Amino acid sequence: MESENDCKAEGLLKMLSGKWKPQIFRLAVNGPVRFNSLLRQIKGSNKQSVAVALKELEEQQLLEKKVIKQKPLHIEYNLSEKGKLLIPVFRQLENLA
Amino acid sequence: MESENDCKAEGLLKMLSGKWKPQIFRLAVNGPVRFNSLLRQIKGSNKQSVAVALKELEEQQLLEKKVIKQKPLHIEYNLSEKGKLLIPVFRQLENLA
DNA sequence: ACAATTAGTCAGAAAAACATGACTATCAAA
DNA sequence: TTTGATAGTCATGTTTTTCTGACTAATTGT
Repeated sequence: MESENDCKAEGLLKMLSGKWKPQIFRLAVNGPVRFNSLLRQIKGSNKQSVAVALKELEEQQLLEKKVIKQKPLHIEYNLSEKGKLLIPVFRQLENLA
Repeated sequence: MESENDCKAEGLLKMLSGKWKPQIFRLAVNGPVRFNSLLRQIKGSNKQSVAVALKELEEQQLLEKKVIKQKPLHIEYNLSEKGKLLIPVFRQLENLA
């Protein structure tokens, strides 16, 4: 009962705003992503920024962090259910561009 | 032939990112918007930021600036054709939120 | 044993975005 | 004629975002 000129789209837009988030999100659509791998794939990016982006995407619950206790012990980030809901919008954006 | 990891959605996302752009865009969907009117409608906003947002939305060709030479001589900003293409995506975003 | 890879953190600097208050200039209404 | 509305600009300052380089710490490959 407090916001009157609420722009519902705004929140989602903000979640995907930031210099590296769209690219991270797009890569995550095609399967689990990993920290160092992202650093290599996204040219021009840097540790700090990717780390922060991943943390925020996780907080916003678009990505889920998973520690893989298997063979070469590592961490991967997967699109959450909420994240998957954004895929169609993302695709639509891609088709428009 | 130069970008390999291009994220097509990125550009559009960037166009709608910024503190006031989503709200301005949403208001523009419902008809022409005007500078002072936006300042009144969008609480917390300020001249400078709204002016910059309008200028950028215009540069990005999502809005078109029109000088109304009629009766009380003023300026209005309308959604361009390109801007209208974004409406469905925007709505989808709203429905998800 | 030594080097590389993984996945980060931390402090500090630089750059970009946003806000404030003062100011301009035209037009219309009281 | 003075006030209020229109639509801004400009200089400055604050805040937020992003980048850089050094560092940690566990694991894996040579």
